[in-house]
Amino acid sequence: MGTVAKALSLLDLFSHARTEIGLSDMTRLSGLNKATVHRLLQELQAGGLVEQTGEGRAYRLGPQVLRLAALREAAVPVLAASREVLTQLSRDTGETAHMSLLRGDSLHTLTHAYSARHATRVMMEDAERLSFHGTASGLAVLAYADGDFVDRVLAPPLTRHTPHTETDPRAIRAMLETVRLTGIAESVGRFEADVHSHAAPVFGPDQRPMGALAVAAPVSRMTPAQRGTIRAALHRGARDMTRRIGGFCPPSYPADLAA
Amino acid sequence: MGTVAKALSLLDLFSHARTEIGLSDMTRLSGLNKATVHRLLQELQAGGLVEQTGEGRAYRLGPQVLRLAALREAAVPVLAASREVLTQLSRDTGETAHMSLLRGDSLHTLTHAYSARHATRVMMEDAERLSFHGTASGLAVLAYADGDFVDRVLAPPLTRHTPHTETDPRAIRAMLETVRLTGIAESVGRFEADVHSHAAPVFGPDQRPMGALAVAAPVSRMTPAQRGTIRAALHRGARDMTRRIGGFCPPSYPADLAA
DNA sequence: TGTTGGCGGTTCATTATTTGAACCTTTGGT
DNA sequence: ACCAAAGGTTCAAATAATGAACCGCCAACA
Repeated sequence: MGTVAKALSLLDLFSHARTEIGLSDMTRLSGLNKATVHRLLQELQAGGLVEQTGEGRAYRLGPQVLRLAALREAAVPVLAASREVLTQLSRDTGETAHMSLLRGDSLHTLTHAYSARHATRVMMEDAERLSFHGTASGLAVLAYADGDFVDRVLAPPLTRHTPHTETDPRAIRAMLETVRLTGIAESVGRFEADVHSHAAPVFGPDQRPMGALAVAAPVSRMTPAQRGTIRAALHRGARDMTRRIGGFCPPSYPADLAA
Repeated sequence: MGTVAKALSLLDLFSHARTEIGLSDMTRLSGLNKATVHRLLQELQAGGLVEQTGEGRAYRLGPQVLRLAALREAAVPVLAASREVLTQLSRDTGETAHMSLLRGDSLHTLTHAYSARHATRVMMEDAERLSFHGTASGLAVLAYADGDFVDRVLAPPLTRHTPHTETDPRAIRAMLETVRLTGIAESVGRFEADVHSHAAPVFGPDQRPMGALAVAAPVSRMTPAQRGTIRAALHRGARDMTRRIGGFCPPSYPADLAA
């Protein structure tokens, strides 16, 4: 592992649960030497990627990441496009809609939109990591990913998020076949109990999946009619999203929604 | 310069004017060896901070920066706070409002809001670098920064952005005195011709300036009444912003607007 | 109040990684 | 068919990263 990779791996230790990390904690979490971690943090701090909090001396992500994000957005306006598509999608379905993005071998939520129609709704956080085998978004991506990739992420052991999580790779591969028939993946309570999710893949310029658009509803609200509404809106939304970011659906992706 | 610093310096080569950079260009721009640049880019790519475009093989900022930005926002919600304050500010003044953030020794725009009141307005880009001596935002920050910092950024030669740009450090220091009297900095056509800007500093938890809130209007629309409106709204907005991010104004900062 | 343990941070000889001139291959223009 | 410049690779030489031990500080605790 190169020095830069080590430094970047420190950034991955931050999460919603841990927005600030002290030197010793970071040493433990990273498995690196304390002196090394300290030097890396100094360099990251000089680059503005992390900063130290005023009171304690803990480290957190720095202002430079906002600048970089704005520039990324100028190069590839995924976030702006997502926001518009999601707003429409949540309005059309009356449920929470979210967009997730593939980065290397993991899938993370990018942004989300709530609908005001119901008092109860599925709540979301941005930048949350999603499991491939447990979420509709994950399955939607896997269904159109290369074999190598699927092999890697379906390598046991697979986490059992809820009692309904399927963890047998063979059973999951079978689901992917079903997903490919309609272009939409479905998951009922396999990641979070009481959540019924639908997801459709979004493709990049290389015709490979780069993320997924999804709608998450409480299981109690899912009726056949609502299911139809969601699937239709999702299919439209995903194609729109793919188009907006300059991507192309692969030939194998269903052109229209055959229920 | 450490390896990590070199890698991060590559990220700084991206801008709105250059959202994608090829290997050779990056080698030239960075002054590093081509093999070095290539290896650093590979490591940055593995970390998701950059990615290669599908068609050409040029590099651009990667999806990971969006994830990091979301986490930074979870730790310190400056962006969300800015958006709200800016919306209010642009509404109150009928002009373009923007927020800029200090990062190391440079000041960059973070985000902005337009007003719908007038057909003509000052246009903005996010993540743009601002000059300290030429912009109202820069002066607002300098007026409350430490002496060392001021010495560093006012070291000649200072760029002359327009024919009206003041480039004499002594004259600029005199302006800072004036800024400290009211807490608001003003710049007429010193960075962009025909733009009349006002700015007020925003302070962090350590009572030191961490950025500035500003209003930019076409010079043609600036009347004494409008100037009063802007200064009052700006003063309110900046204090609000400081409060929202958990910061504190230093004792020397004027408590109310004494025109 | 003396002791202990954890914290952030530093040192410096050892070691492993980075570096860069030269090279190869591909691409696009003429 | 040729050339120039692009992206990428190689490997001995040079340099930077590493980590065990260390420091001073603070809070908890006996």
